[in-house]
Amino acid sequence: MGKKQTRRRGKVLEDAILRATWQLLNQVGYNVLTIQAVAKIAGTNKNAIYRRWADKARLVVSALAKFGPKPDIQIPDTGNLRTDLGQFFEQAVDYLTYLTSDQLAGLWVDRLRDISVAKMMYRLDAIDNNYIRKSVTQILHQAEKRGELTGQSFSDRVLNLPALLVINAAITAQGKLTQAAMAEIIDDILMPVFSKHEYHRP
Amino acid sequence: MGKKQTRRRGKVLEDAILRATWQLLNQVGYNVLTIQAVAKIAGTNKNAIYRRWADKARLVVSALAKFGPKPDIQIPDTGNLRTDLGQFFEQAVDYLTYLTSDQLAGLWVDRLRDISVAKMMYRLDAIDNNYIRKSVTQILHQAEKRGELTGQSFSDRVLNLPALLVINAAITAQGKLTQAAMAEIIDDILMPVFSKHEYHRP
DNA sequence: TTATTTAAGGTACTGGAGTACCCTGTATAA
DNA sequence: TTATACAGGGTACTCCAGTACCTTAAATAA
Repeated sequence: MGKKQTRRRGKVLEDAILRATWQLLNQVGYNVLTIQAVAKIAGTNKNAIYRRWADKARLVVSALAKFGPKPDIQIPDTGNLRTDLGQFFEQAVDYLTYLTSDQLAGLWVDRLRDISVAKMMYRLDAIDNNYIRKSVTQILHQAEKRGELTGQSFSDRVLNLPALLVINAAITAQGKLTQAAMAEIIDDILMPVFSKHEYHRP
Repeated sequence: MGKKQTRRRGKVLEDAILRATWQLLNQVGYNVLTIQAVAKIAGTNKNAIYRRWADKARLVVSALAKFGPKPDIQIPDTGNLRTDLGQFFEQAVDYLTYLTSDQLAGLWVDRLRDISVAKMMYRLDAIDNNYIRKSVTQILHQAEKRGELTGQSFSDRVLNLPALLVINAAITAQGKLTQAAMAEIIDDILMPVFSKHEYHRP
């Protein structure tokens, strides 16, 4: 009846820690979760955790990556830029809604602590490697090939704009992002920016 | 040679605490500042502080309000929309840059700790969003009167866009927001959005 | 098989947040 | 002037983050 016959190592132990983290995250949420509690549930101690992750936020991000929902988004190619954008964002909304849920409150906030107040927007979707940005770039590329856009190149700021807008919308919308909000983003902001024929830099 | 003859109370003590907070904030920055250290410098103890402020962030915000810089921004009216926008943001940048400086790193992060990311952005631009939004509305109104814009009304989302962009830029810029970044925001995004002649909602 | 290296587990420590409790000086009211 | 209420000050406590150091189990190399 000893405590344990085997001493787990490497990946096995890491998995146990991440599983415990995921369990606790779902039980109590990010803010209440402590490293000590994770260690206890995983049947190990703080050291094993601190050897692998610098802080709670990184630990939880790992658990999220392993057990959390994965975005399953197809890049549309309907032959029309506006339609492509609409369909793409429609798919992204559910995932974003989860990432901003109460359960994860405090997580992104912590991730911001060390990287200056910075890159909130980038980091927010950094969890899936600038997925939004890459997809939008692809959609724009398709539009260019069709001749819908006049082969201009877009700045980083413009390429990040869709992610910024949609994340901001998901966040401020409290609940779910509506069709109308999405249409407004696309028609009032994105389309004018992507197809700026009228206005030229002085 | 006793420690102290008088026992300070109320506003006198509060001022001493805020002064100590401000001093320490400038010496070591927000992240390093501790309540205990503030108490020591103020010649009091933690209890007197915790009786007044719930946490470090709120204490520092109070000190900031009392001793920090105040924004002093004039709304320009040069007869040209783009110039107006340029001059306005130029003035706003110094203040925003201070609010997001290393010295204050961690402060906004802490202020957002207990709320979900949802309310985060909302709060983030609540810092100053109204001010920026109101000013931009005024600038747009001037442009309309001059006939620079075709009397269209702008949605909330569009009116909040300048604040969103400039705050995001200040946050992600690490150091100071440059002229170039500002020009990019105005020329690549704001001007096309405000003067969208080419693209029309389907 | 044995020796060596690595990392897990245990224990203990520092230091700050935040709370509790009590004593005492000070302002106010009686 | 004295009694009372309140808030400041002191001390001590719990909890957690994070680090240090030592031991021991397990993987690997010799």
